[in-house]
Amino acid sequence: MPASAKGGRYHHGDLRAALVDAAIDLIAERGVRAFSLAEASRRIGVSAAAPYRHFADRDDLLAAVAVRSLQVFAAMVAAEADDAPDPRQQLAAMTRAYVRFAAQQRPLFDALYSWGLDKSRYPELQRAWEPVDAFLAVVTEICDGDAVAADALATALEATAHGHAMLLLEDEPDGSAAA
Amino acid sequence: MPASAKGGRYHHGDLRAALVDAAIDLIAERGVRAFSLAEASRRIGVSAAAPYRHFADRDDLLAAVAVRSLQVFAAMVAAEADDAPDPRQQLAAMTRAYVRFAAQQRPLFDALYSWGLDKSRYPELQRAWEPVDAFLAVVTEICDGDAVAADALATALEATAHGHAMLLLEDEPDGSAAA
DNA sequence: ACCCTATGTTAACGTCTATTACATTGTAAG
DNA sequence: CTTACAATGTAATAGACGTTAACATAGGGT
Repeated sequence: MPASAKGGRYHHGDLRAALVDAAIDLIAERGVRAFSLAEASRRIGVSAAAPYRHFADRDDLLAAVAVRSLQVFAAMVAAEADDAPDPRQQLAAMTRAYVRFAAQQRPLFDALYSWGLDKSRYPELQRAWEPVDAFLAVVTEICDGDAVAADALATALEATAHGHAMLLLEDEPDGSAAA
Repeated sequence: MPASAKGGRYHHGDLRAALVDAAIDLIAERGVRAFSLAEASRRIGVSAAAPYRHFADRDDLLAAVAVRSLQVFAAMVAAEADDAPDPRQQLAAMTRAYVRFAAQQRPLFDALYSWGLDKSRYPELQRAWEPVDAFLAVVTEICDGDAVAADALATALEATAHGHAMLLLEDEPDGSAAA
């Protein structure tokens, strides 16, 4: 009978989304390393076994967080790129967005690169990358047909943006920037 | 009386180094996420409490692995840079070494960037970075006095190298390349 | 009204980190 | 040589976590 003392509803309503939210909060506060399914459940007010109705295991929840991250990321890139008049400036805007995302949404950024998730095991995650990759189509436009040059430019760009982002974050303990 | 059945020596001799070795092996095999002090101890043949005579906690051992990684890294950079005749080619050689280290010694490379260790809490780790940073002094030589330009170039270089390394490793599950 | 499925709960197991009290060894001073 | 001490290892234990299994409840469709 004691559901959780409070509102007391036996069913949560949307536990899956609540878990992803709680995970992001916890990770932002204390880093991924300290994150536990148990504490997320506790904070929401459900039992430790409840998450397993929605996620296969702990990593599966982290993958869901990564998917959420990619949505935010894609939105930031889109917002920044929409104002740019020509492809070159679009590319510059997207690069800015990349670094800004890393700085402003660090826990989400870490979700994409620092958790070592086996992407091949999470089709959702793989699909979530597509809209981001699509933005790089701008590169081929700039290189106007030369596929080799386009690939080289895309690689160099992403490498530079990513490298700068990492340098920017380096030395910051872990749970620093949020919201 | 049963020390560990085998050679039966109660004292190991150099447990600290053995633990670091075992940690590197285990991490190479199954990734950091799967690494545990308990299994490392088991593999060496000591009790689970033994590591605590040499390391404050799990992270402390991981920091020791990171220090070891930096030594290997510095050696690779030095080996590659020594053949270069002038500062510009030295810089190019160092950049190559950076990416090569990431590719050939992935678990060690991850130790430096993907474990989220709080560097400020590990003075040894901080000191271990110094020889690596020292190589970047070449940059100031190239820029010949212009401190601002030197800083900009160094940042751009490291960013590019690091970014390329990350791109190279991306999508590889985790326990792939070893020794 | 009734059953079925989705979603939670409790209880349990095994593993992990970490601490505490105790055992063993090497070593150095008397 | 022996005796005391510091270093190093063990066993036992506590508490957290991940995960599973068996059971409970809510809500929707027939």
